[in-house]
Amino acid sequence: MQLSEQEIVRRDALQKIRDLGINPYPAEQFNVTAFAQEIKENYNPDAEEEREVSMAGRVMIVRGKGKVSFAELQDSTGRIQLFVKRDNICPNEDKTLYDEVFKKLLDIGDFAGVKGEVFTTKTGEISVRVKEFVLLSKSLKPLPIVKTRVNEETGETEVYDAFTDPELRYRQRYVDLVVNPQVKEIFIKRSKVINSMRSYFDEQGWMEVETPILQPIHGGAAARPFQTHHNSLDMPLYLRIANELYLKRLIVGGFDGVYEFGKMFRNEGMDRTHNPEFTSMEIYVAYKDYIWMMKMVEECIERVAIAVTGGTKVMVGENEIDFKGPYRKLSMYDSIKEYTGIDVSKMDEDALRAVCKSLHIETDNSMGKGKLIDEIFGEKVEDHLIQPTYITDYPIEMTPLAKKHRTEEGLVERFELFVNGKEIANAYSELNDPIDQRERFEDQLKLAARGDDEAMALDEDFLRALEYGMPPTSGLGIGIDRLTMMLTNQSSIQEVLFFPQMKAEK
RNA sequence: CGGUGUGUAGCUCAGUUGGCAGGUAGCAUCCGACUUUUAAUCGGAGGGUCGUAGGUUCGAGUCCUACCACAUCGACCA
Repeated sequence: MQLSEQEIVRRDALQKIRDLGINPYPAEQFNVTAFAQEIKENYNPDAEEEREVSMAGRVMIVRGKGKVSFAELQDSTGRIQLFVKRDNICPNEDKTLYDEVFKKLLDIGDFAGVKGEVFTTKTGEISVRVKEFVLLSKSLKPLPIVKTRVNEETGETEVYDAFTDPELRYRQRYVDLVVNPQVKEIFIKRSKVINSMRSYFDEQGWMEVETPILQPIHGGAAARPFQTHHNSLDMPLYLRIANELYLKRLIVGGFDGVYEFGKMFRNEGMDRTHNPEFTSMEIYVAYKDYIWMMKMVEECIERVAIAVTGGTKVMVGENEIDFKGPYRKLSMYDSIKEYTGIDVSKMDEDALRAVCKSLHIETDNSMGKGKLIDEIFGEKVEDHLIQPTYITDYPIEMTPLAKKHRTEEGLVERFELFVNGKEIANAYSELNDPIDQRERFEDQLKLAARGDDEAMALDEDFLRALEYGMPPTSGLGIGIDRLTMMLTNQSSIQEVLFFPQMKAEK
């Protein structure tokens, strides 16, 4: 391994620390009683006694190298300044800890534990007057040093030497998280998205479940799967592209409401909105329909938005989105009529193909009626749906798992929620008629025969479950990554995944 | 898969019509000074196979070709 100059320096320092009889990687726990952010928030300048604190983190900056130094310690909550005076940490004759360990052998990025009192310096910065200093873990690689300064004229924080190269940031996310606090914030918000949604569901009495990731038949969605092989069973298995069919089996089994947060895997293109593995939340509630589900989604999303951002209004790109319900509802046919002026509701396949041509939308022979309508919608309508909007009542051909519409011939009871021109939720009144479901699967097989390589496979065991009887049920899927992108105003999925998929490092 | 762009020190970046790679690089590093600093400062020093491999040329960071990685816009794809 080729070491850089700075890495050699740090390894030398490591050895010198050992030579001084100090363990650079001590085993004992270090008792932490305070955190940077909380210390600053709770500081009382009028208190009679200074607060004693014990804290730990990375040393990120050291200023001054005389007999007094100022350092910044970064813990999980932020940074706080340390006031390190030689005579404070070395009260006796032996000044080795300050002169050698602190001044010469300590590097940026090292973990240290400190004990001392909270006070304010002459310049007014809340700091810790260090009395005890202990090295907790030596860092052997130099971190990128990001410096910030508050511009006194504008009041804005200026960042110098930012660590911004996306490749380095994604490949070495641990470094990104250390030096870019705003990155950490995104992931904290992601966690809040999931937790607030989970607690909402739990309050309704629905149960979180887990279903197989390795599936013998990849059902529940239209997508190309990853295939693997089980050695002792000697059979192919697929990484799930959806968990829908398993969750419905659980409704058959008698649960009133089941939900799962989980990774899905699709062997398809990657771009700023697609990662090969992504997180979805699916929920199924018995005895409900898609109209009920719209209310539930509004309530849920509004609550998530408040939990994550503190309010219902969120800036997404240049648009201010208000997640407060109720949301606008528009049928798919009406939406196409509104944005193209064309009524496609009574058209057959040939007429639809002609419409596509007139709108300059490319088509091919594998596209059925449903797919053609979907193309028109995707090209002409989707981008206009900025504020949360339910698009309802989809053509039956596109949706083999949804129940036929209660009044409209040729449609199913389905809605998708669009925000800022992007779909973030998809829901149905679930198809529970086993004979109808079998016919729909068979229609999918016909589409597959026409060359639609993402048509759904027929799942006999799922049909058997439906034949035992499934109550009327409404189901919903939400793409957690995309919802998080919106609520954190990120345009790339890689910014909301800790470890986005990348090519192998060379 | 295609178009466009980027790749120079640990990090962030200059680098002209091809002429010794930055004594105008900054941070970081090393040596020294400094007992209230905050992008700390001051004095000195070191650090590079210019993404990789070829080619053109007396001479390539710079021009050409291929490849690799990333970004971006399309295609495909939820």
